[in-house]
Amino acid sequence: MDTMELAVETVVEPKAVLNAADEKLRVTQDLFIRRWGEMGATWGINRTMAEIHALLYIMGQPCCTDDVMERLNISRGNASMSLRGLCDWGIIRRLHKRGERREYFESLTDVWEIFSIIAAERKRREMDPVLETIRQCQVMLSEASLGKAAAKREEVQLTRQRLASMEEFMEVTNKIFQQFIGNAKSGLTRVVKVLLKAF
Amino acid sequence: MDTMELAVETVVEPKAVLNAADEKLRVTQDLFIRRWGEMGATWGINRTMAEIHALLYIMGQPCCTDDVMERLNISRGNASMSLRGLCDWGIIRRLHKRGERREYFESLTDVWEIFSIIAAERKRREMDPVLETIRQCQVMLSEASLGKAAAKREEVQLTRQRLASMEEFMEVTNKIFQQFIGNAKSGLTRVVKVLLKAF
DNA sequence: GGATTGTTTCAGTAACTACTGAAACAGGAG
DNA sequence: CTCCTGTTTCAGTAGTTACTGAAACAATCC
Repeated sequence: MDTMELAVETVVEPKAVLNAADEKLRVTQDLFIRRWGEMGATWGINRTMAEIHALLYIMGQPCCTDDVMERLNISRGNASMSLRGLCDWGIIRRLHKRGERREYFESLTDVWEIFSIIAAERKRREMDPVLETIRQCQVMLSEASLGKAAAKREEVQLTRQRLASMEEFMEVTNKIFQQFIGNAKSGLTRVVKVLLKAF
Repeated sequence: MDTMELAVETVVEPKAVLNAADEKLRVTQDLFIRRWGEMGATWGINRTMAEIHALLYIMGQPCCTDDVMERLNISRGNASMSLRGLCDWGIIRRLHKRGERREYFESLTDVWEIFSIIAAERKRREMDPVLETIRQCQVMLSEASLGKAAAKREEVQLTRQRLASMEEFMEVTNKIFQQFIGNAKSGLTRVVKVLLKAF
């Protein structure tokens, strides 16, 4: 115990410095991972999945299930399910190493690509159905459905108007998403430059 | 029972037509409200709060707590808490009617305004802290913190690079949000027009 | 003052989501 | 075939969030 403390305090050889650096690197990664997990949780991806992704992203090198379990202190079952989930999303990839039995996983490296995948999926899952429903509502309040007299009532007209505003909004937002999705990689930076120049 | 059925099937006076239209209007509103609630749930606002907001938006007229309770079949406590929550967000408003005891609530009517409020809040709550953390991570891996030799190691350099990509991404996204927030109301449509023309 | 009408709070509970650990499964290697 | 190494599934449970109903509170009227 004493000897260890002594070593830490007095030996200032390169090796000790590097070990200290390794420690700091690990702490930094943990900080990043934790915050990323918290953000994920408020974004519909659950905390653990987000943390695993953050881990793979920040490590930059393939990890196996046990690496993930150990680093994040989670069970084998949880790790397995979450890794599969991330593969399904398409933001990490399975990786077979030649001559190795166990499977490795690695994150996509291009941040723009990662987020464009997520954006596409969320648009599909969450925005498209709403847009669909609004259109359906408009049909239900149309002349064809209600008859001329009823459709002309102020109450109905106003409701249709409100639905229309919402529809317009969703359509515009959808287009922004589409830009986001379609121009991933380098292209998006251009989108923003255009945007910023215009105002 | 028989008489009622008879009435519905045979009386085709204006009044009956209007009642049928009322019914359809109600069904349409309910559809919209339900879908909106589902979307809210995946967006961090809970289902009930989103439903209440949808109700007030689509009704277009002030409702009191009892109206909300009755229409959505929720308890008084829930209605009270959720309405307060929506007021805190700022997307609905309390409304005192002269000479009336009870309080009414109405939704903002401008969709752009509604979403710009939500966007601003989410940016503040979810994106800003992440950006903050990434910057903190960069500091922790800087030369000043690690020493020159350690900071030069490939592993550290690569980590810093990955953090930098993420930081750039978040900054750009932040700017898009800022445009969204700053140009709410009529302005946003212009943003999109510019965006679409540029591609 | 008490009665009336409406609002807020909150303890208890229902409903749901995420996680564990163990068992079942898969596919080489000997 | 059995043994070994690694993966997937899943029943049970811990932890979390949302909701209710009742009680406390507030404001106005008589």
